[in-house]
Amino acid sequence: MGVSLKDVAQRAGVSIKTVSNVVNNYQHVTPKMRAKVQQAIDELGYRPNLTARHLRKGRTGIIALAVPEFGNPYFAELAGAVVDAAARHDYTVLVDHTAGLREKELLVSQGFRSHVIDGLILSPIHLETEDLMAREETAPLVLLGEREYEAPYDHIAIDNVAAARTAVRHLLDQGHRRIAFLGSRTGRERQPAHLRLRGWREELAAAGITPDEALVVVTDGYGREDGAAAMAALLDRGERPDAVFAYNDLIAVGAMRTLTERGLDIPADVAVVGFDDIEEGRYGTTTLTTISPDKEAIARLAVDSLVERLSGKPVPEPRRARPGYRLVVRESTGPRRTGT
Amino acid sequence: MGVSLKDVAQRAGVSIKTVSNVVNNYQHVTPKMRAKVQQAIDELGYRPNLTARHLRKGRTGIIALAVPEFGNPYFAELAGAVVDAAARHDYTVLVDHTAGLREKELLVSQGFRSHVIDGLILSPIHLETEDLMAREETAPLVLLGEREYEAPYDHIAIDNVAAARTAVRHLLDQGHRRIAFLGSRTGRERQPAHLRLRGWREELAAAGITPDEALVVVTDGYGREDGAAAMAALLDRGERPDAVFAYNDLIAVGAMRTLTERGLDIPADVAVVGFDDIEEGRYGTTTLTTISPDKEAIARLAVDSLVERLSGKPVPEPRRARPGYRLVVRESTGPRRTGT
DNA sequence: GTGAAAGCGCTAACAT
DNA sequence: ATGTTAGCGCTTTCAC
Repeated sequence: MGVSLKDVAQRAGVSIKTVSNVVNNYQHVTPKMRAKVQQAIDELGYRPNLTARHLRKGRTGIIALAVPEFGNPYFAELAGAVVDAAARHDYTVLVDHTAGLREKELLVSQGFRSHVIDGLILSPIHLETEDLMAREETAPLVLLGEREYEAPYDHIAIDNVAAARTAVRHLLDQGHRRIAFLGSRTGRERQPAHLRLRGWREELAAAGITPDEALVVVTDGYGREDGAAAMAALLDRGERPDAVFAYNDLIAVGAMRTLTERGLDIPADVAVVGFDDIEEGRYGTTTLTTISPDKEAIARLAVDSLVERLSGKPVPEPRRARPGYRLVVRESTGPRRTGT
Repeated sequence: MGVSLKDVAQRAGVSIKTVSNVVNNYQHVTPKMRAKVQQAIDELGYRPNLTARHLRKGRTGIIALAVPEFGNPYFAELAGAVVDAAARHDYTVLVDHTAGLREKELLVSQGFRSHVIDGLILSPIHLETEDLMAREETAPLVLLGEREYEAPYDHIAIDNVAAARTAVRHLLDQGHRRIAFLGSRTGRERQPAHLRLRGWREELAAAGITPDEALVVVTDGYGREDGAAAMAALLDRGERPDAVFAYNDLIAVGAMRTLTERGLDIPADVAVVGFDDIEEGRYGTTTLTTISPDKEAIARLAVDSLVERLSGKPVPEPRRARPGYRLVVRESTGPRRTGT
């Protein structure tokens, strides 16, 4: 197949070790020697075999990122940021998706393909603390996202409760009182959308409003269609909120579609706030007010944490990093802007 | 570190080869032996080291997919399909993005990290035939997308000219005559958006309309903001098309945003057709008519081609596969306003 | 400063 | 049907 160290050594008339030294930029090589070897390398078009190197060193230079769905732009955008962050540490990213299936999440966390990857960044939806505690795989794992765990792993997530409260606060400030929450999901044990729902409850309560559970809509998933269906279900059962806080932007987009179909004006009749700040929300007929997590920071923190553990340095405590976020106000809650 | 074949062999009191036989499902192993070995495997939690296997067999079971941007939902959705298609062949996908940079495309095609991957699926924007001809890397390469090459590589792409003509035909059928094209890009040598633009020209000509080059707008990129800017530029220079055919859905979405801001109604004032059928287009206030390439087919054909070449079977000719597509008519197109 | 040789975990001949 | 051994390409002692 390819050109090996041995071939280069033969060509240059030196030992393998010397070539290796040159390739790895070892300090103590005479310039003359280095030049000779480099010439042989160039002539033969030698490139180191990473597989062999990895076998020898026990690491692959690949980290895995597992997210629920690429179809969700939030994760797509996040994946891009992770790839870039990893590249800065000379790591390659292997991207996987779990389809939001607990089975798949388990498989991935248990070390599916573990010999190919040095570490894993996982954004779980259904995984429970027990699953994590039962994990036998030794490759470092960094968790991403809203779920909270009592397991000893690094966890990178914005303060979801506070962020949700910020969103609801904004709605309250605009004078809205009947604020619905779209995208609750009843998991077997806990609710994945737990924290954002809690933020909704807390902020309403803080404003002296009793959270109306009739305004909480459970969805099957976190996509546009789920948002559209949820909004339709809410309206169909006779509830007419004056504002909607959606679990994420996709649900918000779906909800807006339903509102438009029903002839309701956004934000005059119903204001909408999303979560994620996907680019899509900046371009609709009505642009979307949303919570914007700092995706670059999330990606960077996740990769940095992983790389640090990979470096072998003893990292004492599982760390909980809290990247920033901000409320981005757009047309779906503000004064509507039309060309007329 | 991990548990090796040797450890299992020792534990089970057999030779390494026997364990290897069990792991690889070799036929001639007595059930008794198999059970004994399997038990040792389970007890020790043995999992084969893929790196070592690769070093030995010369393949990794990993293929790379390089697309311009994850931020473009078309590629994100496609990536998901590729991951699934690859999984059916027991291949893992390593996803990379080129940021639409020629440098990065070159790097990837030249075998960046090539020792880790068995083959590559690349969706180039700027790469030229010469670049491909100069490629020294031997790992199989499958090309995706609109660009056409004279290089000896498999190429999977829908018939872009025909698809574009279908889109323009649709607009013509609705009575539109001043049809703009958004998203042309002047590459140094060829135009990436060449084929779709050609479809636009051909179909107009076939309808007896002289293509008005003043209605062709060059963009910097292929994103929403580029579409918004292109539409604004067109209107600002006094051109008022009655329909727009966008290079892709993102540009279409951006264009629609600008139209809305200018108080123009879609489709009454200006009809819009996109290309890609990203899910986003199905949920806007005005849903988007678009060309829908069969992404599953594209992914499947690409992976199948690659896997076939990887299998070692002599595949005679570079194949040009033409997956299907269809026109999906939604709200952004309608009959031309007859009033005024 | 450079060379020789062992070994990472696995598979594929070859032996038994 | 099962065991023995060489070697994939590299890094890493340990000599020299």
